[in-house]
Amino acid sequence: MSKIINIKDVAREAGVSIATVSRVVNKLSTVKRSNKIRVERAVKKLKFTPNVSAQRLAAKSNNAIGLVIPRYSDIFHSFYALQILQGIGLAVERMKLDLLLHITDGDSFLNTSAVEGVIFSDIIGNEEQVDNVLEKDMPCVIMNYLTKDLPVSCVAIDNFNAAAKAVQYLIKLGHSKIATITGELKSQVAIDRLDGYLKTLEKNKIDKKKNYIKYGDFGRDLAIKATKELIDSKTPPTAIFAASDEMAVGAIQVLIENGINVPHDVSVIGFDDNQLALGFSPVPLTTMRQPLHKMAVTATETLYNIITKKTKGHKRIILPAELIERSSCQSLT
Amino acid sequence: MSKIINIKDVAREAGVSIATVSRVVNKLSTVKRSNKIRVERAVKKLKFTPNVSAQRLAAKSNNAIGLVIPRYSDIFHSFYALQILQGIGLAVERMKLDLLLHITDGDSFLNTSAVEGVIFSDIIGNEEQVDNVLEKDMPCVIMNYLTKDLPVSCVAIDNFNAAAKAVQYLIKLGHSKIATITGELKSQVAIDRLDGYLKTLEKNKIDKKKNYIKYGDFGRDLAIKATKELIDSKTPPTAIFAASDEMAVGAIQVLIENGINVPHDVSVIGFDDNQLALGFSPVPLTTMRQPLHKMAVTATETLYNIITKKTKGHKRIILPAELIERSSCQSLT
DNA sequence: TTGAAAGCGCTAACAA
DNA sequence: TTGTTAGCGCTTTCAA
Repeated sequence: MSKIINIKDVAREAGVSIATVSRVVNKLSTVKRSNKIRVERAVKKLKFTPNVSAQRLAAKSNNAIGLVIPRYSDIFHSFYALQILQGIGLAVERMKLDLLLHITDGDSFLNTSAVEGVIFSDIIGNEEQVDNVLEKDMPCVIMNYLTKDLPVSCVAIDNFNAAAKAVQYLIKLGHSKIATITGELKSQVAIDRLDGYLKTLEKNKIDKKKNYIKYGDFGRDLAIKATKELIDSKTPPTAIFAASDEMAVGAIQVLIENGINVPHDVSVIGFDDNQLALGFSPVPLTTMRQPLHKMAVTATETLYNIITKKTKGHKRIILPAELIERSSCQSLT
Repeated sequence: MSKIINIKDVAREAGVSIATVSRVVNKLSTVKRSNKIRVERAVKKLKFTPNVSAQRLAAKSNNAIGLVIPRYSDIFHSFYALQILQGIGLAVERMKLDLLLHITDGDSFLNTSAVEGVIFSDIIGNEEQVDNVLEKDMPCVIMNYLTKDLPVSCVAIDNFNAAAKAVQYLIKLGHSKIATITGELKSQVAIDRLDGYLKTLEKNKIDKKKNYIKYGDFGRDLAIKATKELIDSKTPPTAIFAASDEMAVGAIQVLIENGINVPHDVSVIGFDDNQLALGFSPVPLTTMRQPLHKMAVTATETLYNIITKKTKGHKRIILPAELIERSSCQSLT
């Protein structure tokens, strides 16, 4: 690494003090124009980049945030993780923050002294780490999980209302024989979606039939099995609300294989607007789009506001999902 | 952030000097057992975590590496990016390195003073940044791109031989009417795979038919179009080598829709072993598995060796892909 | 085996 | 508007 040039070198080259160089570098306006230009020229000439460690140490602020991601491997979370990553990556760049990524099974901890705050892309498997961060009074926001008990900021999708909206849409189309394939019910997300389904049927005085509720895990396999069962039942549903697009696509494939037309015979609505799954759908999928990108950006901004003290206490932000009408649903004729 | 305790606090608590605390923290063996224990107890009691910025500044090494990822959104790269991320995330954890993530369109630069080396997950769109890093003599490794002209380490998949192996496999099954659907030929990856296909036909003295070469872009849409053309030609192929699993799955779907049995009538082999696409395949897909995870780990280790001077100069590491036989290929009967 | 002390490169009072 | 200087928290000589 040739010769690392530092602020002194620049000061010498520009013929000013290091304080002036520091001021120019940090864009403090109290520098005479001519000096500013001299410094800038020297910086360019010497290719000076400030040593962040020194900056952080001196300024007692390190301008970096951490992102903790569980090491998932399943498809649903692949899409999720990627969207989150892109959103946060973008936000972080705009805010001139460094992003320290920590992918973990919950066994290892993020180096908290290297960051000013941390975002948990999910709480699952990281409860201990969240406690750890909270204990240090370190700014923190949790994504996609609404804690009741922890004094911490959260940003999440409104899964309950989104599911309700999806089911209401099906009802509006004239359906009443509406089945659902749930997500992994260990996750709050899946519970909320099932809840939205249930409450909406109730609200519309539609009988909740036990065998219209099939338990899935966001993935295709269980969805395929569930759909087969649905088809084989005495009173097959005319509409299916799947808690993920992947499951919706799986369901549609089974339906079609069995000579059942989508949406003519059965309407199917998904959840996520998962580009990864969408492409494989034989019929353009109607779905509830999650504002994943927005959630990521919001989380980053929220964290930033906490760090910079613009926000006191903690916030819970709930983002609405949006109905994307394509052609896998149709009114009952 | 309550009261941040530092090395002095620990020294006072343990009744030793800060130098001794530092030694214990850094596991230097020149500390008397009893003192070591006292320090460790103090560290635990006060929940001391060293300030990384200070460590880095003092030790002139920051124990962090950067990862630059282009902001892709297409599916092929989603899978790719995720695998890379997981692999590097794991490796980095094992090596006790911090990972600074920088997602970019090529417009913004990674903060190089915060890291000791950088990995480029792909060179596309980041040529300028690579130059920048190289200019500073900063350790660097590029993934999945073999530069001829840059003095830099690379880790890549052996796309040429992998493609050759795939085609050879088809030939061994008795096929000679073998078509290919290429990837986006702007990428070296796609070119190498096409090349492997071509050279293998040549080697086996099989005529290369122009209309057996269909130009795709790794994505489904073009693959679907290509497959339709293939079906409609006067002499439809009996086997298709697709440069990505996504395209292979698209091809199989078209084939089946047209009443063509896979693998009975037409064999299809993919590339990637992309879990995201595999699930949607009507027939378990035979494919060339890329050791993406291994590539990521290797890249990290290679970078680490350069940083720690274990490796001089630059290396080019080429990883073999592996044939995964499932049931989308069958011998010609 | 230990401690004192000199930096690491920078920021931010403070004084000029 | 500028420069001087005292740290930031740690590592690492050097001497004891």
